[in-house]
Amino acid sequence: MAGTSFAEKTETRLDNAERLCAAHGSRLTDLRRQVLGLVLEAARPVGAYDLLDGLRADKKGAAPPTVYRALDFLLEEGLIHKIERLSAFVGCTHALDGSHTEAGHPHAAQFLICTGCGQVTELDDHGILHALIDATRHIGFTVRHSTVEAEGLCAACRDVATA
Amino acid sequence: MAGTSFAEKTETRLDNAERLCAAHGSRLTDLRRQVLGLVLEAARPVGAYDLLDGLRADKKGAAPPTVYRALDFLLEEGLIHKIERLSAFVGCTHALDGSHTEAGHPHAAQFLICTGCGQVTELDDHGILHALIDATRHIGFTVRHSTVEAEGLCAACRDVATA
DNA sequence: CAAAATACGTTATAATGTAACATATTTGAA
DNA sequence: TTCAAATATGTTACATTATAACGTATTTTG
Ligand SMILES: [Zn+2]
Ligand SMILES: [Zn+2]
Ligand SMILES: [Zn+2]
Ligand SMILES: [Zn+2]
Repeated sequence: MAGTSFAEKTETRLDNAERLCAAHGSRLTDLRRQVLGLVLEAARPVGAYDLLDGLRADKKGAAPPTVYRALDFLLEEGLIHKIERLSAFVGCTHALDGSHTEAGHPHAAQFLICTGCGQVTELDDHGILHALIDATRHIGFTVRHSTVEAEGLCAACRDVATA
Repeated sequence: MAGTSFAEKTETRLDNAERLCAAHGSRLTDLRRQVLGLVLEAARPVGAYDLLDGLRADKKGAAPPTVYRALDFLLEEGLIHKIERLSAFVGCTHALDGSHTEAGHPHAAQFLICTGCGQVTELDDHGILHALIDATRHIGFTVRHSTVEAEGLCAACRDVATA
Protein backbone atom coordinates (compact mmCIF):
# COMPACT_ATOMS: atom_id res chain seq x y z
CA MET A 1 0.00 0.00 0.00
CA ALA A 2 1.83 3.11 -1.10
CA GLY A 3 -1.10 4.78 0.56
CA THR A 4 -1.40 8.52 0.38
CA SER A 5 -2.89 9.52 -2.89
CA PHE A 6 -2.31 12.93 -4.36
CA ALA A 7 -4.29 15.50 -6.27
CA GLU A 8 -5.19 14.47 -9.79
CA LYS A 9 -2.76 16.92 -11.36
CA THR A 10 0.02 15.49 -9.27
CA GLU A 11 -0.88 11.93 -10.20
CA THR A 12 -0.66 12.91 -13.86
CA ARG A 13 2.80 14.32 -13.35
CA LEU A 14 3.80 11.22 -11.42
CA ASP A 15 2.63 9.11 -14.32
CA ASN A 16 4.77 11.22 -16.65
CA ALA A 17 7.71 10.71 -14.34
CA GLU A 18 7.11 6.97 -14.31
CA ARG A 19 7.17 6.88 -18.10
CA LEU A 20 10.41 8.89 -18.20
CA CYS A 21 12.03 6.47 -15.79
CA ALA A 22 10.86 3.45 -17.70
CA ALA A 23 12.30 5.02 -20.83
CA HIS A 24 15.77 4.93 -19.34
CA GLY A 25 15.45 1.64 -17.63
CA SER A 26 15.12 2.92 -14.10
CA ARG A 27 12.22 2.36 -11.75
CA LEU A 28 10.02 4.91 -10.04
CA THR A 29 9.19 2.71 -7.06
CA ASP A 30 6.30 3.35 -4.69
CA LEU A 31 8.62 5.05 -2.23
CA ARG A 32 10.22 7.28 -4.85
CA ARG A 33 6.84 8.07 -6.30
CA GLN A 34 5.58 9.05 -2.89
CA VAL A 35 8.55 11.35 -2.20
CA LEU A 36 8.20 12.94 -5.62
CA GLY A 37 4.50 13.40 -4.94
CA LEU A 38 5.26 15.21 -1.70
CA VAL A 39 7.67 17.50 -3.52
CA LEU A 40 5.13 18.26 -6.22
CA GLU A 41 2.24 18.96 -3.86
CA ALA A 42 4.25 21.56 -1.97
CA ALA A 43 3.70 25.02 -3.40
CA ARG A 44 7.29 25.84 -2.47
CA PRO A 45 10.69 24.20 -2.12
CA VAL A 46 10.60 21.49 0.53
CA GLY A 47 13.39 20.48 2.87
CA ALA A 48 14.41 16.85 3.29
CA TYR A 49 13.14 16.71 6.85
CA ASP A 50 9.76 18.13 5.89
CA LEU A 51 9.52 15.36 3.34
CA LEU A 52 10.49 12.91 6.05
CA ASP A 53 7.60 14.15 8.17
CA GLY A 54 5.31 13.70 5.20
CA LEU A 55 6.55 10.17 4.66
CA ARG A 56 6.01 9.31 8.30
CA ALA A 57 2.29 9.92 7.95
CA ASP A 58 2.35 6.75 5.91
CA LYS A 59 5.42 4.90 7.10
CA LYS A 60 6.06 5.47 10.78
CA GLY A 61 9.66 5.39 11.83
CA ALA A 62 11.10 6.27 8.43
CA ALA A 63 14.64 7.60 8.79
CA PRO A 64 16.68 10.26 6.96
CA PRO A 65 18.50 7.90 4.57
CA THR A 66 15.16 6.82 3.17
CA VAL A 67 14.27 10.27 1.98
CA TYR A 68 17.81 11.22 0.96
CA ARG A 69 18.13 8.12 -1.19
CA ALA A 70 14.86 8.87 -2.91
CA LEU A 71 15.98 12.46 -3.48
CA ASP A 72 19.30 11.31 -4.93
CA PHE A 73 17.46 9.10 -7.36
CA LEU A 74 15.06 11.85 -8.39
CA LEU A 75 17.94 14.29 -8.87
CA GLU A 76 19.84 11.83 -11.04
CA GLU A 77 16.75 11.26 -13.16
CA GLY A 78 16.32 15.00 -13.55
CA LEU A 79 12.85 14.90 -12.01
CA ILE A 80 13.64 17.36 -9.26
CA HIS A 81 16.18 20.10 -8.58
CA LYS A 82 17.92 21.14 -5.41
CA ILE A 83 17.87 24.82 -4.54
CA GLU A 84 21.26 25.21 -2.90
CA ARG A 85 20.57 28.46 -1.12
CA LEU A 86 17.56 26.92 0.58
CA SER A 87 18.75 23.34 1.01
CA ALA A 88 15.41 22.42 -0.46
CA PHE A 89 13.92 20.65 -3.44
CA VAL A 90 11.46 21.47 -6.21
CA GLY A 91 9.97 19.45 -9.04
CA CYS A 92 11.44 20.03 -12.48
CA THR A 93 8.72 21.74 -14.45
CA HIS A 94 10.67 21.10 -17.61
CA ALA A 95 10.62 17.32 -17.14
CA LEU A 96 7.18 16.90 -15.60
CA ASP A 97 4.94 19.42 -17.32
CA GLY A 98 6.61 20.07 -20.63
CA SER A 99 6.41 17.55 -23.42
CA HIS A 100 10.14 17.67 -23.94
CA THR A 101 11.38 14.47 -25.40
CA GLU A 102 14.82 14.94 -23.92
CA ALA A 103 13.50 15.45 -20.42
CA GLY A 104 14.40 13.10 -17.67
CA HIS A 105 18.07 13.88 -17.35
CA PRO A 106 19.70 16.61 -15.30
CA HIS A 107 19.86 19.88 -17.21
CA ALA A 108 21.13 23.39 -16.61
CA ALA A 109 18.41 25.59 -15.22
CA GLN A 110 18.03 28.86 -13.37
CA PHE A 111 15.89 29.51 -10.34
CA LEU A 112 14.18 32.70 -9.24
CA ILE A 113 13.43 32.73 -5.55
CA CYS A 114 10.88 35.27 -4.39
CA THR A 115 11.67 36.42 -0.87
CA GLY A 116 8.14 37.79 -0.63
CA CYS A 117 6.04 34.70 -1.19
CA GLY A 118 8.68 31.97 -1.21
CA GLN A 119 7.74 30.74 -4.67
CA VAL A 120 10.46 29.49 -6.96
CA THR A 121 10.31 29.78 -10.73
CA GLU A 122 12.41 27.58 -12.97
CA LEU A 123 13.91 29.14 -16.07
CA ASP A 124 15.67 27.36 -18.88
CA ASP A 125 17.27 30.37 -20.48
CA HIS A 126 19.86 29.79 -23.15
CA GLY A 127 21.16 33.34 -22.95
CA ILE A 128 22.31 32.86 -19.37
CA LEU A 129 23.86 29.50 -20.09
CA HIS A 130 25.69 30.83 -23.13
CA ALA A 131 26.93 33.90 -21.30
CA LEU A 132 28.36 31.58 -18.67
CA ILE A 133 29.98 29.31 -21.22
CA ASP A 134 31.41 32.26 -23.15
CA ALA A 135 32.87 33.82 -20.03
CA THR A 136 34.46 30.56 -18.92
CA ARG A 137 35.73 29.35 -22.27
CA HIS A 138 38.24 32.09 -22.78
CA ILE A 139 39.90 31.34 -19.51
CA GLY A 140 39.99 27.66 -20.38
CA PHE A 141 37.43 26.46 -17.87
CA THR A 142 35.09 23.64 -18.92
CA VAL A 143 31.67 23.80 -17.28
CA ARG A 144 30.19 20.47 -16.31
CA HIS A 145 27.34 21.66 -14.14
CA SER A 146 26.02 25.07 -13.20
CA THR A 147 23.96 26.51 -10.39
CA VAL A 148 22.18 29.79 -11.02
CA GLU A 149 19.88 31.09 -8.32
CA ALA A 150 18.53 34.61 -8.01
CA GLU A 151 16.77 36.05 -5.00
CA GLY A 152 14.39 38.92 -5.39
CA LEU A 153 10.72 39.79 -5.81
CA CYS A 154 8.27 38.23 -8.21
CA ALA A 155 5.89 40.49 -10.15
CA ALA A 156 3.02 39.96 -7.74
CA CYS A 157 5.07 40.67 -4.63
CA ARG A 158 6.70 43.70 -6.18
CA ASP A 159 3.28 45.18 -6.98
CA VAL A 160 2.18 44.70 -3.39
CA ALA A 161 5.40 46.30 -2.13
CA THR A 162 5.03 49.42 -4.26
CA ALA A 163 1.30 49.81 -3.70
CA MET B 1 47.69 39.72 21.21
CA ALA B 2 45.96 38.82 17.96
CA GLY B 3 49.02 36.66 17.58
CA THR B 4 49.31 34.61 14.45
CA SER B 5 50.85 36.68 11.77
CA PHE B 6 50.29 35.92 8.13
CA ALA B 7 52.35 36.01 4.95
CA GLU B 8 53.26 39.47 3.79
CA LYS B 9 50.89 39.36 0.85
CA THR B 10 48.07 38.47 3.17
CA GLU B 11 48.92 41.29 5.55
CA THR B 12 48.77 43.70 2.64
CA ARG B 13 45.31 42.48 1.74
CA LEU B 14 44.25 42.68 5.35
CA ASP B 15 45.42 46.27 5.43
CA ASN B 16 43.34 46.94 2.33
CA ALA B 17 40.36 45.36 4.03
CA GLU B 18 40.91 47.50 7.10
CA ARG B 19 40.87 50.64 4.98
CA LEU B 20 37.69 49.56 3.23
CA CYS B 21 36.00 48.98 6.57
CA ALA B 22 37.15 52.28 7.95
CA ALA B 23 35.77 53.93 4.84
CA HIS B 24 32.27 52.78 5.72
CA GLY B 25 32.53 53.25 9.40
CA SER B 26 32.83 49.63 10.39
CA ARG B 27 35.70 48.06 12.28
CA LEU B 28 37.91 45.17 11.21
CA THR B 29 38.67 44.01 14.73
CA ASP B 30 41.55 41.70 15.62
CA LEU B 31 39.24 38.72 15.60
CA ARG B 32 37.69 39.56 12.24
CA ARG B 33 41.11 40.31 10.82
CA GLN B 34 42.33 36.94 12.00
CA VAL B 35 39.40 35.06 10.48
CA LEU B 36 39.80 36.93 7.21
CA GLY B 37 43.51 36.12 7.29
CA LEU B 38 42.74 32.43 7.67
CA VAL B 39 40.38 32.60 4.70
CA LEU B 40 42.96 34.37 2.57
CA GLU B 41 45.83 32.04 3.42
CA ALA B 42 43.84 28.98 2.34
CA ALA B 43 44.45 28.15 -1.29
CA ARG B 44 40.88 26.94 -1.49
CA PRO B 45 37.46 27.61 -0.03
CA VAL B 46 37.46 26.99 3.72
CA GLY B 47 34.63 25.68 5.85
CA ALA B 48 33.55 27.43 9.02
CA TYR B 49 34.78 24.59 11.21
CA ASP B 50 38.20 24.56 9.57
CA LEU B 51 38.43 28.24 10.38
CA LEU B 52 37.39 27.43 13.90
CA ASP B 53 40.27 24.98 14.17
CA GLY B 54 42.60 27.67 12.88
CA LEU B 55 41.30 30.14 15.43
CA ARG B 56 41.80 27.66 18.22
CA ALA B 57 45.53 27.59 17.60
CA ASP B 58 45.44 31.08 19.01
CA LYS B 59 42.32 31.18 21.15
CA LYS B 60 41.63 27.84 22.79
CA GLY B 61 38.02 27.03 23.39
CA ALA B 62 36.65 29.31 20.68
CA ALA B 63 33.12 28.25 19.73
CA PRO B 64 31.13 28.22 16.48
CA PRO B 65 29.30 31.52 17.01
CA THR B 66 32.65 33.29 17.15
CA VAL B 67 33.59 32.28 13.67
CA TYR B 68 30.09 32.57 12.22
CA ARG B 69 29.76 36.11 13.52
CA ALA B 70 33.06 37.08 11.98
CA LEU B 71 31.99 35.47 8.70
CA ASP B 72 28.67 37.32 8.73
CA PHE B 73 30.50 40.59 9.17
CA LEU B 74 32.97 39.84 6.38
CA LEU B 75 30.12 38.83 4.06
CA GLU B 76 28.22 42.02 4.78
CA GLU B 77 31.31 44.07 4.09
CA GLY B 78 31.81 42.22 0.82
CA LEU B 79 35.27 41.04 1.86
CA ILE B 80 34.48 37.36 1.39
CA HIS B 81 31.98 35.25 -0.50
CA LYS B 82 30.21 32.06 0.42
CA ILE B 83 30.29 29.23 -2.07
CA GLU B 84 26.90 27.69 -1.51
CA ARG B 85 27.60 24.36 -3.13
CA LEU B 86 30.56 23.85 -0.82
CA SER B 87 29.31 25.57 2.33
CA ALA B 88 32.68 27.27 2.30
CA PHE B 89 34.19 30.73 2.07
CA VAL B 90 36.69 32.52 -0.16
CA GLY B 91 38.20 35.98 -0.10
CA CYS B 92 36.76 38.48 -2.58
CA THR B 93 39.55 39.10 -5.06
CA HIS B 94 37.61 42.04 -6.41
CA ALA B 95 37.60 43.83 -3.07
CA LEU B 96 41.01 42.83 -1.73
CA ASP B 97 43.32 42.77 -4.73
CA GLY B 98 41.67 45.07 -7.22
CA SER B 99 41.86 48.79 -6.77
CA HIS B 100 38.14 49.16 -7.27
CA THR B 101 36.83 52.19 -5.54
CA GLU B 102 33.39 50.68 -5.12
CA ALA B 103 34.71 47.55 -3.47
CA GLY B 104 33.75 46.70 0.02
CA HIS B 105 30.10 45.98 -0.51
CA PRO B 106 28.49 42.75 -1.61
CA HIS B 107 28.43 42.45 -5.37
CA ALA B 108 27.23 39.96 -7.95
CA ALA B 109 29.97 37.53 -8.87
CA GLN B 110 30.34 34.12 -10.45
CA PHE B 111 32.44 31.26 -9.20
CA LEU B 112 34.17 28.51 -11.14
CA ILE B 113 34.84 25.47 -9.01
CA CYS B 114 37.41 23.05 -10.37
CA THR B 115 36.58 19.51 -9.30
CA GLY B 116 40.12 18.49 -10.19
CA CYS B 117 42.19 20.74 -7.95
CA GLY B 118 39.52 22.35 -5.80
CA GLN B 119 40.50 25.88 -6.77
CA VAL B 120 37.82 28.48 -7.13
CA THR B 121 38.04 31.39 -9.54
CA GLU B 122 35.94 34.50 -9.06
CA LEU B 123 34.53 36.15 -12.15
CA ASP B 124 32.80 39.48 -12.38
CA ASP B 125 31.28 39.06 -15.79
CA HIS B 126 28.75 41.60 -16.91
CA GLY B 127 27.49 39.39 -19.72
CA ILE B 128 26.26 36.77 -17.29
CA LEU B 129 24.68 39.32 -15.01
CA HIS B 130 22.93 41.05 -17.89
CA ALA B 131 21.69 37.80 -19.35
CA LEU B 132 20.18 37.01 -15.98
CA ILE B 133 18.60 40.42 -15.62
CA ASP B 134 17.25 40.31 -19.18
CA ALA B 135 15.73 36.90 -18.68
CA THR B 136 14.08 37.88 -15.42
CA ARG B 137 12.89 41.32 -16.37
CA HIS B 138 10.41 40.22 -18.96
CA ILE B 139 8.66 37.99 -16.49
CA GLY B 140 8.56 40.82 -13.98
CA PHE B 141 11.05 39.43 -11.50
CA THR B 142 13.39 41.87 -9.77
CA VAL B 143 16.78 40.41 -8.88
CA ARG B 144 18.20 41.51 -5.58
CA HIS B 145 21.02 39.03 -5.23
CA SER B 146 22.33 36.26 -7.45
CA THR B 147 24.34 33.11 -6.95
CA VAL B 148 26.18 31.71 -9.95
CA GLU B 149 28.44 28.73 -9.41
CA ALA B 150 29.82 26.43 -12.09
CA GLU B 151 31.55 23.13 -11.48
CA GLY B 152 33.99 21.77 -14.01
CA LEU B 153 37.66 21.60 -14.88
CA CYS B 154 40.15 24.44 -14.95
CA ALA B 155 42.57 24.70 -17.87
CA ALA B 156 45.40 23.02 -15.97
CA CYS B 157 43.32 20.07 -14.80
CA ARG B 158 41.73 19.58 -18.21
CA ASP B 159 45.18 19.39 -19.80
CA VAL B 160 46.20 16.72 -17.32
CA ALA B 161 43.00 14.78 -17.97
CA THR B 162 43.44 14.72 -21.74
CA ALA B 163 47.19 14.00 -21.67
C1' DC C 1 32.70 59.34 33.77
C1' DA C 2 28.21 56.98 32.71
C1' DA C 3 24.99 55.28 29.35
C1' DA C 4 24.39 53.13 25.01
C1' DA C 5 25.97 50.58 21.39
C1' DT C 6 28.82 47.17 19.64
C1' DA C 7 31.56 43.05 19.89
C1' DC C 8 32.75 38.78 21.99
C1' DG C 9 32.35 34.48 25.22
C1' DT C 10 29.77 30.42 26.42
C1' DT C 11 26.36 26.83 26.57
C1' DA C 12 23.16 24.37 24.42
C1' DT C 13 20.70 22.81 20.52
C1' DA C 14 18.72 22.92 15.71
C1' DA C 15 19.00 21.61 10.91
C1' DT C 16 21.09 19.16 7.24
C1' DG C 17 23.41 15.19 5.51
C1' DT C 18 26.04 10.37 5.48
C1' DA C 19 28.49 5.92 6.72
C1' DA C 20 27.86 1.33 7.52
C1' DC C 21 25.56 -2.74 7.71
C1' DA C 22 21.24 -5.73 7.76
C1' DT C 23 17.16 -7.15 5.28
C1' DA C 24 13.98 -7.36 1.49
C1' DT C 25 12.69 -7.20 -3.22
C1' DT C 26 13.42 -7.51 -8.04
C1' DT C 27 15.82 -9.20 -12.04
C1' DG C 28 17.88 -12.38 -15.03
C1' DA C 29 20.10 -16.43 -16.22
C1' DA C 30 20.72 -21.44 -15.55
C1' DT D 1 11.36 -22.62 -11.70
C1' DT D 2 15.07 -21.69 -8.80
C1' DC D 3 18.84 -19.49 -7.22
C1' DA D 4 22.44 -15.94 -7.51
C1' DA D 5 23.30 -11.16 -8.41
C1' DA D 6 21.78 -6.68 -8.46
C1' DT D 7 18.91 -3.30 -6.70
C1' DA D 8 16.19 -1.13 -3.21
C1' DT D 9 14.90 -0.34 1.51
C1' DG D 10 15.28 -0.55 6.79
C1' DT D 11 17.90 0.76 10.80
C1' DT D 12 21.35 2.61 13.92
C1' DA D 13 24.57 5.70 14.71
C1' DC D 14 27.03 9.72 13.71
C1' DA D 15 29.12 13.82 11.01
C1' DT D 16 28.70 18.45 9.46
C1' DT D 17 26.82 22.96 9.25
C1' DA D 18 24.45 26.64 11.60
C1' DT D 19 21.87 29.36 15.16
C1' DA D 20 19.31 30.76 19.63
C1' DA D 21 19.82 32.76 23.90
C1' DC D 22 22.04 34.98 27.36
C1' DG D 23 26.00 36.98 29.85
C1' DT D 24 30.33 39.72 29.76
C1' DA D 25 33.65 42.88 27.83
C1' DT D 26 34.99 46.56 25.07
C1' DT D 27 34.30 50.66 22.48
C1' DT D 28 31.97 54.88 21.43
C1' DT D 29 29.57 59.04 22.53
C1' DG D 30 27.52 62.65 25.17
ZN1 LIG E 1 14.34 21.35 -14.64
ZN1 LIG F 1 6.46 36.59 -4.66
ZN1 LIG G 1 33.94 39.46 -4.98
ZN1 LIG H 1 41.87 22.48 -11.52
